[in-house]
Amino acid sequence: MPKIDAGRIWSLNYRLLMSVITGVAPEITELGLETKELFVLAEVDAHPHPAELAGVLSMPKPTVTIYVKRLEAAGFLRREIDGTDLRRHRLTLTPEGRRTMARGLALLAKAFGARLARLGAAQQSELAALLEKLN
Amino acid sequence: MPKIDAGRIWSLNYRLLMSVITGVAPEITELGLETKELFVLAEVDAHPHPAELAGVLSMPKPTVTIYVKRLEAAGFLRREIDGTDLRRHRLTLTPEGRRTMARGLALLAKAFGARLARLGAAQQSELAALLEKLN
DNA sequence: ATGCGATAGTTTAGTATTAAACGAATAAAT
DNA sequence: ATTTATTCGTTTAATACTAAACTATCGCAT
Repeated sequence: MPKIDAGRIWSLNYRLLMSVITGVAPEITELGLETKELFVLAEVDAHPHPAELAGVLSMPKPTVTIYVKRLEAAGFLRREIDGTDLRRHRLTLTPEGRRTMARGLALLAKAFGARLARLGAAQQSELAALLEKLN
Repeated sequence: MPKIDAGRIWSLNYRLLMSVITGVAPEITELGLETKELFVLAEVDAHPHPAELAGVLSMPKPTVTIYVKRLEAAGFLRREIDGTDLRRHRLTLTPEGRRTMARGLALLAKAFGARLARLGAAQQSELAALLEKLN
């Protein structure tokens, strides 16, 4: 079994992601949302309740509250009380929210894709499969 | 050739890193520093000047100023003016700073290693190689 | 050698984020 | 049915972070 330095892998990965996100941030801002708001938007379909979003995105609940309010004010999502549990709010993307989300993710994919291009197609598949397992 | 979705790879990766960092944050805090301060500490050897640190870590210069001041106050690093360029500050880890950094990185490596354990040894090497190429 | 643009690090002032505590609703146990 | 514990989303109060502007120094061109 080869000696893998988990700390090193982590650090490489962290710097990679941060430099990508820093690079696209200005373009994403032009869409009318912040990068972290985009992350929220991107998870609404899979996790329509704020508490779930907080868990999945590793962010505190008050932070989600704020982002959701801003996204609602911007017309990107709607908020309604869940009939089956009056504590919960069910979130749904508006058509414009969906469109903006797609644009934002495309910008991200483009920027990250530029890095990914250093790998061959087979290697990209391999990476995707490995990360899939780790999640 | 499969169609690779760069946005999806990015998102998987981002969530993985965030959940790992959120998980170890409490333990790192017990060492007397915050996670981002640990990142700074970990790069001081390779990048002894604040401006370089800001670039490598994708954080604004004022943020580095604050972290460096805190790390200095905590006794983890020393700051001296660079004789060859009076604008620059050369940073050096104190023995305690080095020890604390090692402990913090070990915590991180352990937490990430727990995820990595889902992969076989060969796959871990493969992941390391792929990320290495991306940096 | 002097001016001028660029760079290093900091300060200031404002925004972003979060921890702690809250009210409302649910769930579980009796 | 009532108590007790838990969860949901929010508010409040405080801290963390950053953009813009500043000082000091450098480097290069004239």
